[in-house]
Amino acid sequence: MSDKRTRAPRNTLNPELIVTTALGLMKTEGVEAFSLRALAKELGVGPMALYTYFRNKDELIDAVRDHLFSTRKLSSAQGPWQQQLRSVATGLRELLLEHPCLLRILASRPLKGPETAAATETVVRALREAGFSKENAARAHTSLFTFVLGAALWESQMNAEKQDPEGRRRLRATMAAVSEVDYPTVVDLAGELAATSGGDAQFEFGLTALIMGLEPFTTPRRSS
Amino acid sequence: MSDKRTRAPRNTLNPELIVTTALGLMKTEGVEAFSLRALAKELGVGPMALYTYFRNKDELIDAVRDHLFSTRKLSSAQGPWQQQLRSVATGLRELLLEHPCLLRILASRPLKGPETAAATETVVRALREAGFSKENAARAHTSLFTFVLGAALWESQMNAEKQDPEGRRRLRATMAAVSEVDYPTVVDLAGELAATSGGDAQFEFGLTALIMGLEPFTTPRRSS
DNA sequence: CGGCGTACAGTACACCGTACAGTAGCGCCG
DNA sequence: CGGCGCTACTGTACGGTGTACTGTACGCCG
Repeated sequence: MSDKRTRAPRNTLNPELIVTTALGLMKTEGVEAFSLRALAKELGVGPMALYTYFRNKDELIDAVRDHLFSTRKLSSAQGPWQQQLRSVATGLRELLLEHPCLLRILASRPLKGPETAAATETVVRALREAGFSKENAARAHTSLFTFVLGAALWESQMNAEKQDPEGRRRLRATMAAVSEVDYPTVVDLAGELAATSGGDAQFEFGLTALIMGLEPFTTPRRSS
Repeated sequence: MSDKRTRAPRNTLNPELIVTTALGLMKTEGVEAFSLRALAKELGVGPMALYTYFRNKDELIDAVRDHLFSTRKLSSAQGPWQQQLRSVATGLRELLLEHPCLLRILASRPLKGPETAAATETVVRALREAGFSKENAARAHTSLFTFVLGAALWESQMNAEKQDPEGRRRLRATMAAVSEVDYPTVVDLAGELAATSGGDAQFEFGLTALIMGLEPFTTPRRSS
């Protein structure tokens, strides 16, 4: 990294190395601070060298996204359909929280790509076997996915905010700015609202509610 | 917008004008393309003039967010608690879909600020009156909010993708890349999954499920 | 009418993504 | 084994960004 005077050897780079290094950089510096130039420097290479493997920055970021999804198997669920949905949902949430950059990538990009097909298959098959119609199965799947996305996004942001003192100060200031006479219930629940802005219990609560709300769509053909 | 050769008169600028012009620019050019320089040009002013009213770009964007939340009243709900939650949730979704830039702002920023306190008050009070404990009310509120956030985010992205032909091509390519032998159910439901990636019906489905799943918490004393 | 505070302008810097052109090392063929 | 071509890398450059610092002239108040 230090010696930039010598030309880098012929095959120092490959897509996988670039992607993993990019991921490391995103984790340490943050997604928004990530730049091709910083990545190139980290690899001991000129910025333009990256364009041998990726047409542009967006394509590289897509590759990072695909790489992250490929690292974790989200589809090894079994048992009753509720449990399968829970398993996929919690797995996805864990992945998203473990890699906040992935969350930012998904939030600024329209597609999640085919690498999540396995997870979708698990969810949708469980629903179909439980008696959901095609349409309801698709709808339930999308509802579940968007719920996990929103919950993880919010939780991740709150975690990030709580990490530095400046953020905590802002949080407190925001809460203090809420008028007690106009919004007495909010003030009364201030502690609970702050406490439930993240965490496993909060996620479990919403996930359980959502899945329970899906139960009426099963066909009562089960004889138990 | 007009002649840039003459110095702009003394009080051409004010925070409100800046914010609304910025909002217009975001709507026409997109949030990520929005820049202080473009905004200044639109206002017929040098880029640095904006710094008289906002310390930096982030602060301006926060002001845009607050402005958008202030334009719509999300809290005029009445009736049973389920209906009140629906009302607030659909109102929030409409606001987010109407202003995709707001979605992008929320997705890249940790706080939603005190301007949503009215909506929170409505939701939380309805839940409390329905018999939710403090903790469960807070959790239900956060679940509802994150669900709406995720659903609107995903829907907005899908809408954007479906607008240009290039995006539609990518969507089709993604679907075609799913292996039929590995993921038969996904392929079988391809049409439904594509159809339910947005729209009022999809949102209503998930919202209804979530709210139904909250009903067991209404009685203050319930045995787990 | 004169001075002053401040709302604007101008210049400059560091950084970004990336287009385009050049160069040097590796692998292959003679 | 020698030379050559392909291509992985380098260098330079352009137009863009946010914003720090400095200058300037306008409108208000004494």
